[in-house]
Amino acid sequence: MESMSDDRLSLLRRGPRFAELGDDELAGAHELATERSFACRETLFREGEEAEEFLVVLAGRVKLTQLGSDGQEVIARFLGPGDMCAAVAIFPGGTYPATAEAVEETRALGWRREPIDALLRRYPAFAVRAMRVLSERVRELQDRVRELSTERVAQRIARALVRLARQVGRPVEEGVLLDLPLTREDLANMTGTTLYTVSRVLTEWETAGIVRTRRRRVVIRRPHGLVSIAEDLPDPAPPGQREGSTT
Amino acid sequence: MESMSDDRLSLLRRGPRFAELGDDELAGAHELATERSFACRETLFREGEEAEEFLVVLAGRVKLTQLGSDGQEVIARFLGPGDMCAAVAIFPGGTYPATAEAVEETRALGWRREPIDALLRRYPAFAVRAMRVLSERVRELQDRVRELSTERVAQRIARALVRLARQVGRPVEEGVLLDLPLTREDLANMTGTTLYTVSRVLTEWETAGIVRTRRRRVVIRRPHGLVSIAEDLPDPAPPGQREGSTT
DNA sequence: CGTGTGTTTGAGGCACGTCAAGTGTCGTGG
DNA sequence: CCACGACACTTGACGTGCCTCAAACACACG
Repeated sequence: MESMSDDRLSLLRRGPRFAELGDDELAGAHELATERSFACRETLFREGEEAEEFLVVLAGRVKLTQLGSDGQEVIARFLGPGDMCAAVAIFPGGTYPATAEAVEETRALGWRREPIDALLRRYPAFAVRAMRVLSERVRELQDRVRELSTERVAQRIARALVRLARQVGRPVEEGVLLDLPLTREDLANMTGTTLYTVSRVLTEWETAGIVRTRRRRVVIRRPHGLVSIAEDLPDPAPPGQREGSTT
Repeated sequence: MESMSDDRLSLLRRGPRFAELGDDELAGAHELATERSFACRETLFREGEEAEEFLVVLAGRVKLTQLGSDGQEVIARFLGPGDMCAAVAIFPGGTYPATAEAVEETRALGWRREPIDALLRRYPAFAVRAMRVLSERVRELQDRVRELSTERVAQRIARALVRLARQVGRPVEEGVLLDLPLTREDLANMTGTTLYTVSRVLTEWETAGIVRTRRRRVVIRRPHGLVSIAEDLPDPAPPGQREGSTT
């Protein structure tokens, strides 16, 4: 019991989200939570259901999706250890705005409405921290809206990859591995395009040496190349490649 | 001085944002604020500047915009009385995520970081209320992302109009007037398209009797028609129109 | 009464979606 | 351990929704 507590506490602390909370806040918080486990492909909750629990991921990865009017799925974002979701559960009558599905074996901490409400009112720092996280999310979403409104598909895919690299990138010798199972369709659903277009763009980048892909895996070999595409800059000469056909 | 206080207090209370706060919270809050006035077309703050004040609009309308990479503007949303913005000002080092420009004569209340921080920690209800507003904004933005990802231009324009009707719609005899100056370009910047396409769509709807437009003004004559387009439903027969060519 | 800002309309092109086939790869059960 | 089936991915051909550019019009304001 004790060791499990410590385990969860340190996991919570390791995540970026709760680093600023004091020990007592954290202990108070985690005491009121219940831990849940989910198998790969299991859904944590569904869009539209009444929101019961506010969740913080301890381990694993979760895909948050919404359903488009004609049935296609739109990926809101991926969650990893330390990420929170379902903030609406704090308010009575709220419904989950998205569906959450584990894409790996996943563990999470859940708080029901009353405890989390008590927590927020008892530890203002907790609420302020949550506000900060929400503000960041608002900013991210506004960025995404801007991108979808003004940028071409290739730029958006590049941005999605860069974002994923920051979030779940793991350095490997070849470059940066995106450490989650990621299909072309996932990428399409993140950027508002189709899996066909994503496929074409990725093979193009593959021949340019920018990425290396295998089934459900992406390795970014030249991050800067992606950034250039995202920012619509002239292509920086990749190391060891000959150029000379611009005219 | 007293009457001015009362004036602002009641204005604050009238807005949907602060209705849940108690009297002392509200009084405490408004005491720490400073009032500002802005002429039409004056900018309250610019994207990227260091965020100095958290703002609540008392009267008038404000356009929140972001700049796309190649200079075109994307409209995040419009603010009316009771709406808040620049929540980032609460956190040290934050920068405004958008540019705010008054599109009418506007008055607003502003709080600097220290007072608002004190307020949040002193009145947890204030923070919880702010969280709720932020959660709603997150939901709205996710909806917009979904729309931009999956829907055609006409649907998105219809949705934008429906949304505006809810927010700033004023019943007039002809239908519902959108009570703010709104150009085709504004609508384009709200929906990720061009003013040309918006113009074409609107003239089509005008001949169908769904809207009536004048320069910078839009009146929605058949709200249900717009909703049908937004939801991609079969066109409901408008009152007094003949049909019979479906096969 | 002009000048600017908002708006309409047309012609043309392209980026991307759509549909159709096909290849490779993983996991599973015999 | 192999064979099958499902899933992930590729590639081509084709269509089209919307952007782009150019021109002219109309209303509002000084």
